Amino acid sequence: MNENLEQKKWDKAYVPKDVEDHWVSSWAESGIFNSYPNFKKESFSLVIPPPNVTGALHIGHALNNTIQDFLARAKRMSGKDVCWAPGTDHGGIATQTVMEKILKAENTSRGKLGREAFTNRMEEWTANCKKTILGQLKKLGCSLDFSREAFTLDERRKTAVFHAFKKLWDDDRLYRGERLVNWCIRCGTALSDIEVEHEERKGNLWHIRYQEVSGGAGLVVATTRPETMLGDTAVAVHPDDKRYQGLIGKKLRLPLMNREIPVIADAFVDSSFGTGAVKVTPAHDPNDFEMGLRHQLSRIKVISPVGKITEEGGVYAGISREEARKKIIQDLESQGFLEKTEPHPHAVGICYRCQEIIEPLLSQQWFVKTHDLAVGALKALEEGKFKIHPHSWEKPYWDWLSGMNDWCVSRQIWWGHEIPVWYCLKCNALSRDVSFHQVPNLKGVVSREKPATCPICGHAEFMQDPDVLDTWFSSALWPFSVFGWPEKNEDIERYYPTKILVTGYEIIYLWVARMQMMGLYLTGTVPFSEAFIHGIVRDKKGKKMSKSLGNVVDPIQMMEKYGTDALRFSLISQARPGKDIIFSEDSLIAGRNFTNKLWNTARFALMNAVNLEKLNSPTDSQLEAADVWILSEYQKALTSVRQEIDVYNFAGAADQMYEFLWDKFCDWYVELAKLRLQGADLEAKKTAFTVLITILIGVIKMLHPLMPFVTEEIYSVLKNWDAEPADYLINSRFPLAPEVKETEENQKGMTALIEAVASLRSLRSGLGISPGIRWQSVSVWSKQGSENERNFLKDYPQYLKTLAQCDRIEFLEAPLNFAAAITPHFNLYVPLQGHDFKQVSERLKKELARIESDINKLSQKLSDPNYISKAAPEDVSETRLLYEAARSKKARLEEFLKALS
RNA sequence: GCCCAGUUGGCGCAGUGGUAGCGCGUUCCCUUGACAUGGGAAAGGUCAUAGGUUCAAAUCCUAUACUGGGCACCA
Repeated sequence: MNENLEQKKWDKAYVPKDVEDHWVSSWAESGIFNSYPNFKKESFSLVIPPPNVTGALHIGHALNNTIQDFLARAKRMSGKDVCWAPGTDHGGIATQTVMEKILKAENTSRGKLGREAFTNRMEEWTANCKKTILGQLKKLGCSLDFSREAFTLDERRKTAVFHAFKKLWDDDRLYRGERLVNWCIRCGTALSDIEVEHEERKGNLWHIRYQEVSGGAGLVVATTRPETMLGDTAVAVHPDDKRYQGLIGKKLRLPLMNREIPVIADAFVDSSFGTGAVKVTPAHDPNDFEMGLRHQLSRIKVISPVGKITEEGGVYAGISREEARKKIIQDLESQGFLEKTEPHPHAVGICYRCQEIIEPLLSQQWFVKTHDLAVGALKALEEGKFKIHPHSWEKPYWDWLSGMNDWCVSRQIWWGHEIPVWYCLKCNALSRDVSFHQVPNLKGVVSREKPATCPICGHAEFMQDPDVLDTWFSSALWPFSVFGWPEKNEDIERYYPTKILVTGYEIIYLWVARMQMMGLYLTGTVPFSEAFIHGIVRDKKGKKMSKSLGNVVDPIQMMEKYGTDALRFSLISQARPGKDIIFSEDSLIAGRNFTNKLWNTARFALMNAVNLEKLNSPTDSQLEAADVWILSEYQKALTSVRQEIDVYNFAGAADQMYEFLWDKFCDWYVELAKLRLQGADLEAKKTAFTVLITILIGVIKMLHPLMPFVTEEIYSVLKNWDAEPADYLINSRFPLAPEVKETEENQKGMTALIEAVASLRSLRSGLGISPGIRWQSVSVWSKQGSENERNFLKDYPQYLKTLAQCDRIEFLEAPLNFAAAITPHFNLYVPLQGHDFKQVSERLKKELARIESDINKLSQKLSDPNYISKAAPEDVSETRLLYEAARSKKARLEEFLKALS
């Protein structure tokens, strides 16, 4: 056994644990992932989608980062100046919500702690999460430049956020105003439109009669939210609705409240829905709000930010919106106003973080004017400066940007970037206990620190805006804030704009679109020219993974069970552009097996290593058929892998690598190389080993982006043989295709050999002959036109002997009257005495049936004059060849069957 | 409601006009020194349905069904 093997204690099976731990720390210590601007190379930079600091990484993160690492390593090995910047996101509402749950379990709350103590607690806790997450990224093998670690809420990023805010303010693209916002009662904050999800819920359509003040019958309105009637200020009907013509302009008496409200005509109303009459509550419904503006209706707020009925709600004041609904229906019924109740499933808005039903509420909030920013982003897409893979996401992206509303960026939470606006208490006549979100027209000063004096009145008492910015505001700056923007530094110059963003489709609008808008606005360029959108990882049944369903998969557990490389392989080989991944543990088995196969290939190479001073490439005359064949296959594999990577088809690249290593290199080449490696001819042994080790080293480099650990481990032993040894694989070069020209004769010979071997193996199995028993001899007769193939077998009889396990090969001048195995080029005869031919003959009859149906199809095709005249000539001649081959095979099969019977 | 994607052997997926492939699983044979996380053999699909274009369709077109997703929501 080779001494390398002994030193390394190469187990028969690859054991990932120790190997991975070793390389994780070795890579970290060596600093090989760090990037230093190198203007001589082409830059390739990307920024990590920063995970939220809410806990640990899930399998989706594993997918996202494996793809990025694959790219980063592959590009670095192709000579690019790669920078992959890491970091985490403070995560605003999401993170605060998690902390609030923790506090609740401790019997306290953020209210009890107060803002400062709460924020401190958050910082302490999120620091831990950050550590966990970064540790997990390292464990996953990510070649991130950890010296650049950033956090969306650290000092450098705070500077970026302030500058962005200031510029928006100076350019008059920010405003504070009263709007109907999406309010989450549980989170106690406003949300932007895209943070609201819609979900079908069971509900009712209640029909309520509103009588005329004059005593007339009035009309019946239909509503799904009866509790909002307390705030009704009108009833609307369609202007053309004949049923209600007489009522337009009349006054109705609002039941329970006794308020007089007008009947208005508005084209928004759909006459065919419900009763055709709509109650209008401008303070609690977006459409009603719009109607209220058109008809100058007053806005009566009847639901408070905590979800209770306000003082405006008369006798219902103080009770929750749910209770109010029950009570109001009871009262309407008992007072005879409720005409009908029908079941009516409808979509309700829910908070994307806590699933609580959204309440549209009026309040003072900060908005970014998005129209111009969106136009910029649309233009970039139109001009091809920004591309999305797969392309099919471009249309939804376009549509969303085209129709977006202003972006509500203020959040009534404590965890986030504080809004850098200060209000002079004197100028604004503010007191500190004011209900801030109801106060309009505040005059503010934008400043990072508390201003010394008020520029207007010179007063020195200020109150900072109590809100924080939407977490996506800082995320939108990420591709440049990571590099220190608004500083002008070398990193920005070199690595910005970034090349590609890899992310899932669930945040195309929340994040991708906003980065494009802000990037273009603030830096004048797209922040990344391409986005690669991958799918989400689902469970075995295709369900989204979620903690509440209990179907989440912990990537770390998977890594420990099967190895990190197996997980990476499994994820990548399923990452088809635009497709979700159905995850099951079975898929990791293939990855583990593949890792092991590679491991054992290397183990085999080491066991058969030849002591060589230097690894010279063998001369053409030293190479034999198998060498030329495998070098040529290797060349093809490298080319396809490169192509697949270039079009971001990572799964395709993984397929190609798998196929080459396993189905070509191991199954055929290694078996043939054994003849020389384990033979007596030292020169031949050297040649075979040279080819073997050259390709193996190339394969290891090719596979490194996919499976960094096992390849690095193997390389650490094999690199002595590498012509261009590197300290680590990431610093080596992605292999270049060897210059080998395989002759057509050689290619055909190998194909014929493989066919012959398969055919003999099939025969062996059909006869029930144990794989351990060798044939005494195989006699080969070649059909006409197969001289090349016959000569190939003659030149390399050892190939067929070793692969088909036979001791002697004879070449016949004429066919015998029975055959044993039939291939397109040969009849192969073996001694069949003492074997049960029945099974063989059954099998061959099946084969005959198959070939007859082939012949039918082919002859039908060839007898069609249209086909002959219209199809491509190469295709026709190809078909003719197939037809001839099939006929020949049929004839030979029939002969054999006749001899058997 | 509008839009997009998908529908291929038991499961997960390749395959964009010229005789249907892969992985996992299944059945049978085999522990001969790289690997049983292995080797060999085999079974298993009229490529959702109906039309159309074409000499030729899993592949292009149309419609339908189902699944998933995006957007917008009618109170």
